[in-house]
Amino acid sequence: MESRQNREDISKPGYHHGDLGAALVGQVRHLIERDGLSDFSISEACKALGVSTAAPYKHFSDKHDILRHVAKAGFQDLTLAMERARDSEPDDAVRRISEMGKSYVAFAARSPETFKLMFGSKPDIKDDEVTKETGHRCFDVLIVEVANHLGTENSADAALKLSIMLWSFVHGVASLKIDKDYEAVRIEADTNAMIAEATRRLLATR
Amino acid sequence: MESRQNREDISKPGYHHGDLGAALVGQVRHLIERDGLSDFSISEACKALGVSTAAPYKHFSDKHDILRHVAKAGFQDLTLAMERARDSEPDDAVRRISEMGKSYVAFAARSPETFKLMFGSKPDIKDDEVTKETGHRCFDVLIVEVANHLGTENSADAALKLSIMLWSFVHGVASLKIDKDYEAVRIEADTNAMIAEATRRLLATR
DNA sequence: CAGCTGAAGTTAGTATCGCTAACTTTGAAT
DNA sequence: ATTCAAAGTTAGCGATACTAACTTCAGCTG
Repeated sequence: MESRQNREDISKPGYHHGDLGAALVGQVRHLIERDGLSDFSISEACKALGVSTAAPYKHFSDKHDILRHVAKAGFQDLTLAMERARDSEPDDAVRRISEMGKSYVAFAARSPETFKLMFGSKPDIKDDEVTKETGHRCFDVLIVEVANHLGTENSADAALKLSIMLWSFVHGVASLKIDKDYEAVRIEADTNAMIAEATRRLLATR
Repeated sequence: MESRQNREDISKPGYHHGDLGAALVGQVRHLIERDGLSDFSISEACKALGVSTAAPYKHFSDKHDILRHVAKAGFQDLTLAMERARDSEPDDAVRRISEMGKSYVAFAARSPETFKLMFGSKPDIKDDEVTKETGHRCFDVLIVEVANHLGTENSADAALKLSIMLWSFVHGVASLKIDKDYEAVRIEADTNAMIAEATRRLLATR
């Protein structure tokens, strides 16, 4: 049996935390969303976890390293959400793509600061093998569906180009939405309807 | 004659700076682009201007206030660039819109950190009358062209919806480009070609 | 032209934060 | 039972945003 506790438990009693690394990533993710990517501090995360401000450096090289792990978790969540969206709409490829777009924006709306961290930070935040691979998988999900929709007579290059366009559009919607830029111009945008419409137009076979 | 210098000159000699407010905004804008929105410091801007770190607070309430002014200048530049793009293509409305999109992305590529500041910060960064008005003018330039293209038989609502879509797309391209997210998925995107193509598709009258 | 005043500087100091160094505790392997 | 490395701790450094209290100086006024 374990002499301490299950290494996953209520985690309070002793000198050692149990799994401070994972706990920190979770707490930082929470604080990022609460205070903003530029205003949160790891000191506060330490306070919340009842640990000294020097403790994190036994698990991570620096603040950036922690954020790298938060970004990784974010990419995993996003990819999962995209795959679920794809699977939820078995009949029509255009609608599948549309739903994937909506779930991309939904993720951004749910975790805006994590989203900004993932896509808006310097490239070294994505400098992790698992992260890169997850990112590629996420984008591939889209390409496959677009190629699927175009049919075999079209080149893979066409599918790639359309995928980039769709991604760009959906990413713009997500960004403008979470940064309240639509509101800044006094617009209320029905993003789901927009995505459905734009997907149709961009994928239209004239 | 002026007892000091022309209040716009080489600006070194005396106790008083000349126009520290404007100089700071310019220097901060430069440092933001050099070091990144999250890494620059106003202390360094002070050093560069040969002034104590307390001096800025005679002109601005806090760091955020300086950034607000940088954002304002950015919006003015962007709006100017958009208007120039519109005027450069007198014949075809679709091409005019296309060119405006390209100049939006070109601005982002030229001043990525300023662009992030303008659109990616909390709304209070745009909390300035001139900024808001400039922003509206910038978006109106687009709406007018879209309405122009659609013709009078179409509702203004259709023009608005299409404008939002076009903006969203172009904003996504700009964001993904300056954050090197295309490269992260091993894509080299010809953004100008993409914009032309997507503009055509989104504006297509089926 | 002497003197006053207020705007725009200064120095000095505080609190917070990221991070390091050197020491301590503790669980687990030998 | 002893040892030892992992994972904590305290103490302290340097940078930063910002404040308070003092100083300089340009321009107005009697």
